[in-house]
Amino acid sequence: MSKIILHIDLNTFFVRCEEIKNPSLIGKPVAIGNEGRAGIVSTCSYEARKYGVSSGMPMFQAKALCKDLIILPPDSNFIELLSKEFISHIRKYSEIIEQISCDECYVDITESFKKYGRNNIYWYLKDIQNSLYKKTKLKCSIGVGPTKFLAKMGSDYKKPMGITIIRKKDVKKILFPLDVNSFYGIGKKTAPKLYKLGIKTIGDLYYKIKLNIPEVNDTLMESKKYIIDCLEGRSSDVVHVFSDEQKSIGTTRTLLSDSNSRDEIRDFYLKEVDRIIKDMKNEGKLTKTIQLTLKEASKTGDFKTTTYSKAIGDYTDNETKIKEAANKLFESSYKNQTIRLIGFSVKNLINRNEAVTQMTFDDYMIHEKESETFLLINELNRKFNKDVLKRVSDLKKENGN
DNA sequence: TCTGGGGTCCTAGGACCC
DNA sequence: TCTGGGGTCCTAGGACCC
Repeated sequence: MSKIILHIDLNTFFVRCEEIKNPSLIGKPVAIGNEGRAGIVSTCSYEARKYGVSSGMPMFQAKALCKDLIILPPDSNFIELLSKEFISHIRKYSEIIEQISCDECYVDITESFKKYGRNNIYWYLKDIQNSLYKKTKLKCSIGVGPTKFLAKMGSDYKKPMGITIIRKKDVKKILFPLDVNSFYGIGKKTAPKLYKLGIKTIGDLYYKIKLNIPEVNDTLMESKKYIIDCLEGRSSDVVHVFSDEQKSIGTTRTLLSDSNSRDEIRDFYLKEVDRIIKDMKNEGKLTKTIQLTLKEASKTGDFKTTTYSKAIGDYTDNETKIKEAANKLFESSYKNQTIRLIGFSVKNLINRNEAVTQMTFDDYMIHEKESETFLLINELNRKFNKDVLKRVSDLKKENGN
């Protein structure tokens, strides 16, 4: 018995957040993103898309395409707020939700749809869509299928406010005609290679893999089986309720201008280090590995990015220790190149409360110094010591010395 | 003047341990 | 003199997604 998996995707979510705050923006070309030297379009309204503006496009290009473009920075607080409302609304329909990002999630409605007691799933989904809109003014597209992959492809198929059902038997009709680059997992590196092999559509991809052509095998390597499984409806249908723990926290920032001043770059970097350590502490995490990212400036536009990582011993959130390691890593990695962007991240994270036994004694002491547990233990120790001393002196008395 | 910033997952070689 | 093989960690790089 196959499951019923949904993928729900909020349409132009960041733009929608602005429209909700300020309805006069509705119907106008709006792009969300920063206008700085390296700003790009994060997302844009459908009106802006009519001019050729698209996500990922440099802001200067977007402005050139649409001179009336309204550019707004993302309002992260409001985005977070609405994202929470989105998820809590969906939770009314099923508790089995896997949040993928602020604006999309997978939902397993196999059981809850049974309870709904009607046969036509379309109306059930329409109800989710309409009620979400009524409650939050957010628009979404919903994809439905027996696997997460098919649901995801479905939500992408029709926007905005689309509902697309892709059962195994619908794959040929719905997905096969699509461009191969719309296959979730095939991006801008692999797609051109496939085009060269005469593979234009997802259907081409399926049949050429089945024909076992050596060139296709070489290009796709181990992904072949995964692709076939996806298209034959055998890929994962497990919606992970307990979203896996975060694996890394990091940042990368473009310098105000390209620089080869060691001091200037270091200062910029150490500020990022501070911020990430703070974020990490707020999240209650400890790290074991730090990473430095350097992007070299380039006149031709093919920026070279290099990462340097370093294990720093035991899991820790000790600021001094991490900062020292971060500084050391910078000094050993930076070779006076001209730098465009620099980043810092902490990886190999674990939760502090799960980690007490894995912390070194020093870390533990630093962390516990002000905590109630520490004070309590101290108090007990004092009492214990007093008791011990008393017992010792009693014994001495008993033995006559 | 001009191409972000947050992530995840996978691979692969070398070191090291048993 | 012969020179294994499994497991794990560390590090770097790459592809992809939103």
